[in-house]
Amino acid sequence: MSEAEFLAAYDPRDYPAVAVTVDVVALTIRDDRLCVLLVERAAPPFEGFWSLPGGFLKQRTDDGEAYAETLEEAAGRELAEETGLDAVRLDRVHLEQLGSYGDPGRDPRMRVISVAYLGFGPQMPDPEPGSDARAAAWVPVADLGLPEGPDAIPGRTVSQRPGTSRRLAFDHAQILFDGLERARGKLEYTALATAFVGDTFTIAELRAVYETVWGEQLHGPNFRRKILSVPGFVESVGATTERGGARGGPRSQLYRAGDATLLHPALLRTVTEEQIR
Amino acid sequence: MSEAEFLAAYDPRDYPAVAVTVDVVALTIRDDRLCVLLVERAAPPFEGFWSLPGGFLKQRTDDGEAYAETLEEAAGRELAEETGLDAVRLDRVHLEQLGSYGDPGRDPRMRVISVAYLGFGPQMPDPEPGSDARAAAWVPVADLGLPEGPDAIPGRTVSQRPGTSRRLAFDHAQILFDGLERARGKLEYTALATAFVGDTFTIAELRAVYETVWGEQLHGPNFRRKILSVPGFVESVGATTERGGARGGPRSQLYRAGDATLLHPALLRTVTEEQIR
DNA sequence: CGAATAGTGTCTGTCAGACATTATTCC
DNA sequence: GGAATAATGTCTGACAGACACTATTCG
Repeated sequence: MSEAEFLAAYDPRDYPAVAVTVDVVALTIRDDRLCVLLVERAAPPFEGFWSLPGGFLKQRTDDGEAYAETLEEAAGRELAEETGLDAVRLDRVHLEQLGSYGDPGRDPRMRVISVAYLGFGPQMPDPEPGSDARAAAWVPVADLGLPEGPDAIPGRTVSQRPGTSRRLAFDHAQILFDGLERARGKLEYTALATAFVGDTFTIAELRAVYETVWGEQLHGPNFRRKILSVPGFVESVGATTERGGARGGPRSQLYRAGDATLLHPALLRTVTEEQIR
Repeated sequence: MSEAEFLAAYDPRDYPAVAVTVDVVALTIRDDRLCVLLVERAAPPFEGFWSLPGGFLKQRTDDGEAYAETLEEAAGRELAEETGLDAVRLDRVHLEQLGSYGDPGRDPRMRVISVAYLGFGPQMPDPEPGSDARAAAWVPVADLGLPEGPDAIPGRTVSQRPGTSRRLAFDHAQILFDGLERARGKLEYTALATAFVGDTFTIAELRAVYETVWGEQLHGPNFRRKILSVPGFVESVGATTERGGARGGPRSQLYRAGDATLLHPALLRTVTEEQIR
C-alpha cells in the first residue's frame, strides 16, 4: 500500500481501529504437574475470570515519553509484572512466539490482535499479582479440562477446539491449548526439556519433564540410553546427588544442559493412529 | 488490563499507535524452481523495491461500512488481490499463520505489527498486479540470495539473518526466510508436499517437490518405498500417465493425496552436524 | 538400438522397544 | 533385610540408506 493511499484511507473515525496485546503462556513444572501462570481479572470484561497474563503493547513510558518495545520485550515485561520475578530469574525463562489471534469479537471492547508468546521455566516462586489482577497463580493445566497427553500431535495445523470446563477469559483456552501442543511437540526435537529443570539435573528429572508434559510413562533405561546418545543434549557434571531416592536407590549422576538446541535424532513419541485427518 | 485502566491509558495522542498488516509468503513451484509471489511497490516507502503481498487489516468495507475480517481472511484477500486468482483456485492454496513481526522501526511510517501467513499452492498463472503495485511476479527464491537448502534446519528457534543480495522492502527478507524454513521443515512430517502438485501426480513429481524445496537430491527407489509405506499419504489412482518421460522411460503410476495430514513415520532429511548451537 | 526413467528386490547398519540383571541406597 | 531406584547389558524387529537389477518407453 502506498503512502498516499495509506494516508487517504487514514480516517480518524477508523481509530481506535486495532489494538495489539501480548499474552504469555508461561509453563513450568511444580510437584510433577505441568502448570500455567494465570491471573484473575479484576475488572470487566470477564471480571473474575482467569486469563493468561498479558496486556497492551506499550507505546510510551509511564511518564508519557515516546517509547517502543519489541513484541518479545513486551512478553517479558508482562511476565515480570505478573510474577514479581526479577530479571535474573526471568533470564532463565525461554520465550518464543506462539502465534497471533485476531478473530473479530474475541474481545468485546474493540478489535484486538493478540500476539501470544510461549514461555518455559524451571520451578518458580508463587507469583505476586500485578496491578490489574485480583490474583495470580500457577495452575495445573490438568485442572483446566483441556484435552491433554497423547491427544496432541506435533505439527497439527489446525488445532482442535479445547474443552473448557473451567472457562478462561477471551479465547485464552484456545491459546493455552495451542501452547501446550507446541510444547509437547518441541520436546521431541529440541532441547527444550532442559528449560524446565535447574542448572544441574538427573536423567530421572529430565524424564519426569517428558512424562509430565506428554502425560505418558517412559521406559527408564531406554530413555537414558537415548538421551545420552544425542550429541550435545546433556553433559555429565561428574558428581552425584547428595542422597539417593526418597524410597531408596543409589545416588544419581548429575548432568547439565549441553550446547545442542536441536536433537538429532529426535525423541519421538509413540503414535497410535491419530495421525490421520 | 481492566476497561477502566484501558480507557485511562487511552490517550488520543497515542494514535495512530499501532497498525496491523497481513503479509503473505506464497510459495509455488514453477519449472522445478521454488518461487515466491512478490510485488513491486509503486509508492514510498521502499518505492521500487519488491515486497511480499500484503496490506492493512480491513476494518470497514470500501463503502465505509463497519466490517471485520479474520486474519486468515485478510491473508486470502491480499493473495487474491495481488494474483487475480479466483476463489476456486485460491481454494487449493493451503494457508497457515507463520508469525508476527513487530520490531519498532520496521516500517518508517509508524508502528506496524505484521502478521505473516504462509501459503502453498500448485503451479498458478502469472499474477496480475493489484492497485498498489507496479508489478507482480513469481520470483525464484534462489534469485534472492537467501541462504537455501541444507543450511536450514526444521525447528530452529532463532532464525539466522538471511543474506539479502536483492533487497526486499521492510523486513520481508527475514519473513520470507522464516517461511522457507517452515516450509522445509513441514515437508518432513506433514503431507504438505501434495499442496504443491495437481490433483493427481506421480511419485517422481512428488519427489521433485521435496528436491526443489530442500535443494538436495533424493534417492528415487528409497523415496518411493518410503512414501508408499506412510499410511494415508498417497493413494493409487489406478491409472498411469499418458506418456513416459520426455527422454524415455515407462509410464508412471498416478496417485492422489490421501487423508493423512501428518506423516508417520516422518520423512527426515539427513542432517550433517549443524544441529548444535 | 541406446539412453533414460519407473519400479522391484536385497543387503546392512542403526536404532527403538522390551526385558533381564546388577548395584546402591533408604527405611 | 526388603523395597525401590540407578545404571548396564542384551536381544529383536523395523527401517533408512545403498546398490543391483528388470522393465518400459522415447528418440
